Amino acid sequence: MTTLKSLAQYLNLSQATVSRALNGFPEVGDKTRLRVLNAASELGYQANANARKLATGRSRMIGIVLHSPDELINAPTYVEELANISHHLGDSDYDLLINSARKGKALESFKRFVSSRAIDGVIIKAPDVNDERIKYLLEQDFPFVVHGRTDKEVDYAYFDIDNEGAASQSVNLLADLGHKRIAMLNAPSHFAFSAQREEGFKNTMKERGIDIADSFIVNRPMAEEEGYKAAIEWFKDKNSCSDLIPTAVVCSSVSQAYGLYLAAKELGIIIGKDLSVIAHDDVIAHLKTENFTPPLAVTRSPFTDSCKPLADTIVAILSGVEPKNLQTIAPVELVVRKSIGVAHQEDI
Amino acid sequence: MTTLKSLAQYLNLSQATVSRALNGFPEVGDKTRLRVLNAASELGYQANANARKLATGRSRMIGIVLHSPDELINAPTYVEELANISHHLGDSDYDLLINSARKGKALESFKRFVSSRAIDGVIIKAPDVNDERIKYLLEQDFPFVVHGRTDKEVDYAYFDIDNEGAASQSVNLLADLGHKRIAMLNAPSHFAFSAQREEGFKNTMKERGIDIADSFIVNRPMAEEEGYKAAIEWFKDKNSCSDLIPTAVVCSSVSQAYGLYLAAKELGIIIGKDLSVIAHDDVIAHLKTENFTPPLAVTRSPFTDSCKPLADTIVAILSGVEPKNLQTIAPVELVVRKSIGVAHQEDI
DNA sequence: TTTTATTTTTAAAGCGCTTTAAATTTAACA
DNA sequence: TGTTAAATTTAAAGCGCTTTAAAAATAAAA
Repeated sequence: MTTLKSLAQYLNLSQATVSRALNGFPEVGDKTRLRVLNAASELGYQANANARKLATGRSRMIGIVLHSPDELINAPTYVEELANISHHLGDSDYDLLINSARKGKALESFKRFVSSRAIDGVIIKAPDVNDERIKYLLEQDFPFVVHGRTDKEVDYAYFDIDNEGAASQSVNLLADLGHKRIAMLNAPSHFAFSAQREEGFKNTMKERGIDIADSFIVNRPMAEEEGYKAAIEWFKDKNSCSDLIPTAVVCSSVSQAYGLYLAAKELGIIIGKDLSVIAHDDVIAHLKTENFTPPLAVTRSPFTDSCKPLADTIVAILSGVEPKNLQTIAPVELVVRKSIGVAHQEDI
Repeated sequence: MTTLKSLAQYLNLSQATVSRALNGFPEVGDKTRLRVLNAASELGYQANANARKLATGRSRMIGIVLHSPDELINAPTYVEELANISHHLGDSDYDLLINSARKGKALESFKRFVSSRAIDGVIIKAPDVNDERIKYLLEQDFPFVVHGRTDKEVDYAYFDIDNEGAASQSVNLLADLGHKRIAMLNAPSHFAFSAQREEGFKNTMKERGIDIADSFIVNRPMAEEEGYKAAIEWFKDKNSCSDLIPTAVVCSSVSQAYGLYLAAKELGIIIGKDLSVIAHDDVIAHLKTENFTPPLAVTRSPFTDSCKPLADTIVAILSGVEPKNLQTIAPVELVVRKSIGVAHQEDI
């Protein structure tokens, strides 16, 4: 094991000089630097990361917390994101350290994760409306960036999409087509983005003068089965022509919409005609909305678009930029496809 | 910032005693331990991970290398896996450190990753037939476990599935149904698992006395588009009744099979009747083979089944178990579904 | 009570690097 | 050539913890 010390001895130089030469400090003579570099590669010297971390007080690692596996229903979205984030961090010489929330004691393990100084900063995903982790980070003055945000106006750095706008655009589109019985198949309500979408939904419905039946807003995990179940619930009496049967549904995720498609097929409901469906699409590789039958209308904002901004943001914070100046809200694109149609009076 | 030193001063004890008390060493008096524990939580003491890492020489982190994002076509498979591995490692107090391969210099960055001593062990995925990383690790005597294996007989620890058997079972099933023109839509040939599957395929075809046309074995990335393109290639002259048009295809991945389905639909080929399809299924959450139309026959071995074994294996190695004694080959289950039918002479 | 064995605590070294402050060498100028 | 300034190099401290070897305190045995 070649250490700095042994390398220095070998070169008859002090550790200080060798360290500086290796790290590109300017005050090292050219010949000396060359000698050092050569000897280093000759002896296969590789600095001990842990020693460096201790000495510098920085670990060059960014943390990210994953929910416990059983909550990872929505997981596939993550992979590419993790890989991308890790890749972008790599560009600034940071690695990504994954911490798995321990079931039940997620917060506790998060706190340990943060305050062990193993990481220089942390990326928080899918915050809750009232996120304890964020409170803690703020309290500890620990560098972080959030993918999403807990509230409209906050002081920390975040990258979010225009959730309110997404819901709003969806409602407007449907209302323009004459729909009055518009339901929302939303994500669990503890998520901040879920609340934002619901707000956008409600506000716009109000603006358009449309009432919302109580049963029209449901909060469900973002999984196929859940979309299926919610649809069955809504359409179980589909021939009774009730006011409680939606003619259009705004879904929070493509998975839910897919479940809804399955249910519709089973029930003989024709999507795009009997029922209009629009979903928010994070654009994950393996569930392409354009390939749905019929193609699914969506509000679109690729998850992967967040990777570089998130990586860049946490790096910026660590190099001294004020978090308040690092807030981005990415727009959402409305993509109209065949799953949407005009509302018929006689239908359903 | 409470450090061990300040905590010791506060308690009028030596750092050694406090350290031992905190880490559960037996030689600490009961009253002393209690005092220490109380003071620690009172002052919110949290050991500095980097200092500990340096002092102990172990980092309690396991590394994993992701391919660069543009190679991550098959990515969604990973997420759940990462989360699960990370979770299982957590049970033994290890974290998971992700290193993103830098495009072009993957090997070099891998070597740095390993020899920086930032991690105690590493998990290698999808090895190549001739994997340079594994060579390096062996050379350096660095702890690792492989998901997959480079060859039938190796000395290192691995968790693999029976790839040969998977291909073999598929071929036997198709041959039993009278198929003679069986094609293989395999993964890129540099992957070890790809080679293993091809071997199983060829051997079994030979055993069954079936010839393989050159054009029947193709190697493509495991993506939808690639399955689509390969299918188009095979079936472009589907009405010419050539010997070069397969009646059955064994796919290496569900994504490829999905692309093949799309192509078949476009070309008016009825799967399960005109063409039999079977694929290997890693069982990823968002591409359920039972929901294909028709349901896709598969050889099945869930990716997520590998997580606990992989985590446990690397932990075992780090606690002294011989790698050679840590080799697992998981069986593959054959699931027959409607995408498979008997071969008709007149068809296609 | 003294001695010996046992339990508990401490002092100090060391993990391998960075970095400050001081020392040395080299270059520039008078 | 003697000074002063600038460029290089070094000695040494320190990052915050673990761990070895020695010391001190307590308990057991004589």
